[in-house]
Amino acid sequence: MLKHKITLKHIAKELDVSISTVSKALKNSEEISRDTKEKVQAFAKLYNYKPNNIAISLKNKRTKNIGVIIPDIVHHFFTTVVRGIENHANAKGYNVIVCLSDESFDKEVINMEMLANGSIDGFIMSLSAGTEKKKDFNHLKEVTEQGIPLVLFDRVTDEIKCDKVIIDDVQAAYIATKKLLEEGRRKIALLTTDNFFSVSRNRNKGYEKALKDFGVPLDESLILRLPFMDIDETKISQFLNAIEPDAILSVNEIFGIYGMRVIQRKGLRVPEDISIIGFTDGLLAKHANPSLTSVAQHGEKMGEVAARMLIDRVESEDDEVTYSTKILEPTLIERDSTIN
Amino acid sequence: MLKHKITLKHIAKELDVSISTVSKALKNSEEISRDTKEKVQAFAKLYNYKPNNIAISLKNKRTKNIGVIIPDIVHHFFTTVVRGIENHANAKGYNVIVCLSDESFDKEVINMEMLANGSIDGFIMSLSAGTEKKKDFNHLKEVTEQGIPLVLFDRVTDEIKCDKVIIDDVQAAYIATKKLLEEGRRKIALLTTDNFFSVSRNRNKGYEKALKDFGVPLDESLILRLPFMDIDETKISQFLNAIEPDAILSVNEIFGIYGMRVIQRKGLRVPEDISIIGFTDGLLAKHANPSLTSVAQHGEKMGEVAARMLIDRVESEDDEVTYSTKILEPTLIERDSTIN
DNA sequence: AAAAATCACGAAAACGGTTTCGTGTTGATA
DNA sequence: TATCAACACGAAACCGTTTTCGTGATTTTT
Repeated sequence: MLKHKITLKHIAKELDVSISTVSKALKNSEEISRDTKEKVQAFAKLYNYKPNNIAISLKNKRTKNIGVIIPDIVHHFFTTVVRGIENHANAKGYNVIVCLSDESFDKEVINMEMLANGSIDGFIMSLSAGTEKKKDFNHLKEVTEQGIPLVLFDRVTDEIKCDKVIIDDVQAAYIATKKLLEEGRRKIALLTTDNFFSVSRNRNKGYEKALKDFGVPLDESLILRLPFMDIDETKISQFLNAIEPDAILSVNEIFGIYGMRVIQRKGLRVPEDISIIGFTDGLLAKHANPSLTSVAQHGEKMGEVAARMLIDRVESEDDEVTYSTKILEPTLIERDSTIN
Repeated sequence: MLKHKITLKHIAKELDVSISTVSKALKNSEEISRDTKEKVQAFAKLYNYKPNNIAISLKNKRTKNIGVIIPDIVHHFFTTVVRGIENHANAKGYNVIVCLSDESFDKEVINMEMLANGSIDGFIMSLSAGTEKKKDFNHLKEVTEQGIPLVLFDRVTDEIKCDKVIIDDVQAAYIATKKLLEEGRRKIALLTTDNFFSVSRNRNKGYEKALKDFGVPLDESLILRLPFMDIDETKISQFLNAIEPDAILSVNEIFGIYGMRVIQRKGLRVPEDISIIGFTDGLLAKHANPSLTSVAQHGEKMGEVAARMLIDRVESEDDEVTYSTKILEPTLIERDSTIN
């Protein structure tokens, strides 16, 4: 009952020709006579012959697989990026191997090594928290030195020379802060994460820059830095109760949602009393009550761009050594947690 | 600068031994003398030799890759399943190739065919809406007839003989409905999707069964069937305004959230006036206001179980023809949209 | 000292393709 | 009729491993 996969060898034996003839016939080679070609092709179709991908990969030294390593998959932003990557990769005939680093340096290294030994033609990845903290990028260096193309997105590092795609996080925080300032807000709390994330640092910069441009002095006591894992709502609550801001900028979605809750429990109204803006335009922001004004990071677009950059490099003959960094423009999605 | 990947052949030439000797030495074969083994192993370590996965795959006819085809990745449930699969697969040394069918029959077929030609050792998948609608499962049949192991999860079909893992959707809807009935609710609206989904049919069954057990007559006008794509809030609004239920059971998370919104806009209180229960215990449910009581589908667990079933089958010598269906118990997560 | 056993290694086939380079057969040309 | 293309196909190498089998050299046994 078990139909065994048919190979060139089987066809060759059955039709009493050589393997080379079969191979050429299936590729419609000029070398082969019409008769033989038709015979072979008919037979192949009948038995539903499909070449073995592994054999082809071994021969071509090309797998048509791209490796994607992300910190977490249960996360709206990364999920949209994967979708973008898939879209473009599939259209180009590539498969996507997804690995999760789980924010761990070790897992990131293990996954890279697993894939680097021939399984994939190139990597697309976003650094794990562990890696950003440890600042150890040797695994990336090794991979690029082996000539395996690498595209970093969102959580990137200057230490590695490769293609990158990011959003302009400084600008993103800038436009968000500016929006709040233009509403007349002056006591803008910043809910951010530990500083080892490149994105957080940049967002903090944008926040400071906007304040400066509006002549509002930077008040460090308005900034709350939280570990980005296991979020602690009580800390946010204490902080907000203590400083009594008139606006909140959160570097992610979840802190923003928690902030909104805390505010509402205090009996204050959003956005009448306090405006709130978050990052990452995900489901929570869209369905919060009131819906949360957010900075969209265009994850799907980012994934598409990353995939395009990677595949272009994989398929380009000459290995240029000029890498580029594509910077996507952030967009402010205005909803009901700010005043229009 | 570009360090080319080192192969057995290189080592053999450099050390002036044969390829076979190198291969055996690296595997610590008894056949090889201590001297030679040490020499080879030292050299291999020095040049960081790692065997080529593709070559090994070709030889072993085992790729250590598993193919996962899901309808959508920007979806909390599927995302948790993928995480569960990854966890177990990685622990077992397998990589996960994720493909998105995008709810389309055609894409599902294309993806399966791409992967079926040697790229993977087995499939884990959940049927696309298109496939469930079309009821065409030939691509699955072909794959299983070729002897490629297949595990179906959540959206499954009786047409295909293979391993499956699902939650007991009848039971899930039953306990949810029972909870509402026990609160004294009698006019329970059911927000569901088109009937072609196996899960929806089962959830509807559970709803009806609970009503029957409590002696509440089934009222078809309390059931709203919506296309599960592009959700239409106004339809939900009209429906709820028309029937004025005292409770809502939604077969997914999003309908539940929309229902809550509609209710709240009418000035009714949740759960005092109307109780609501949803399916899929995702972020929205957890962060809704009030938080939404939900039936947890245990996606991560489901992924783990599916991966375990698949890998067990891949690695088992004898190809038994007895398939099993694992049924996971649903859990009701009681939150603030119902009365405790 | 001859026979047997052990040791340490290499040759070669195999996995399933692609591709280069012959080569025997035809038909056309001189 | 001898020469030469063109034609249609096959042999073999190759991609990077693993693994079986064979073999020359040494050591052990009788």
